[in-house]
Amino acid sequence: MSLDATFQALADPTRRAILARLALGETSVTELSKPFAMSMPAVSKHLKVLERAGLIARGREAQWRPCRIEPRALKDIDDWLEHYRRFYDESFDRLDAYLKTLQDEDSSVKRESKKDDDHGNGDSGKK
Amino acid sequence: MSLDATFQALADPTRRAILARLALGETSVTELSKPFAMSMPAVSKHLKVLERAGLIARGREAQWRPCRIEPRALKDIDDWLEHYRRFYDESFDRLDAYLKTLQDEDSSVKRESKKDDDHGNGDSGKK
DNA sequence: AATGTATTAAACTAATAAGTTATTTAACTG
DNA sequence: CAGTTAAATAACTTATTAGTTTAATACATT
Repeated sequence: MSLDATFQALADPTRRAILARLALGETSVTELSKPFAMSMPAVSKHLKVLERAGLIARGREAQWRPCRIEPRALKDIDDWLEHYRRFYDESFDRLDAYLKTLQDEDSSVKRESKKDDDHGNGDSGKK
Repeated sequence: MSLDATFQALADPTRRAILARLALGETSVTELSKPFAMSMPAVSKHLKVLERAGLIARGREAQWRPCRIEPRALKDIDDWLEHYRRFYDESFDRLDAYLKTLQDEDSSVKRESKKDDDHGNGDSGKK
């Protein structure tokens, strides 16, 4: 279950809608397919894609195959995003600034020209 | 620039590698294409996909078109993930445990060797 | 103006993806 | 057993994608 498969699976609005429904709780294929103007086999295929991507898991209860969210793949996405968070996350900027403060605690006044926004590749983003 | 396009763009390892390179700083198409065993037009196409997805932006300097990361689309992914964070995030452990209690209301006997911190998702036998 | 360098566009091919309808498997029900 | 319900599979169509090679564009240098 690769990032490839996971991102690919998420690139479809039907599949994201299915996930959104599953966030409310485990349910059956028939139930899942109701909101969509497409055949059941089509939904079934979407579920297979989601399953292969590690985004859902399927159980078995009599003739139903209840689907539920499988957190691992979502966590993988989140972990991948971690490498880029510094590009968009405000709170990271604050953490970044805070860490810098700690680092330069001794130099009381020196650090004021934080205008050199060279976040480009400094060590600031490392974990 | 939809989530569709963004996830689709990220579903390719070449394009993710390009982003990883751009995280180190803005650079040219030729430079970006060096690590890959494919033609320049192929890389150029990947860049177009990334640009259409809002993941990169391109400037212009003489005959070069330097590429850089565009944070917005990444933020969009992060915002989308937010709806699912409770399924995998440590900080939701207590909620997670609570939901599991509801789910396994009848299984008070079966679990004996289960460590408290195994909040994977309860299937223990997967993958 | 002519040439070189960086990049994109055009035209094509092969593989994959999303949907369809029809058929099949699996489990329950009377 | 026959019939019904839930879901998956098969076979097919159409559209999109990732790559190719060849050609065109844009700017820089001489």
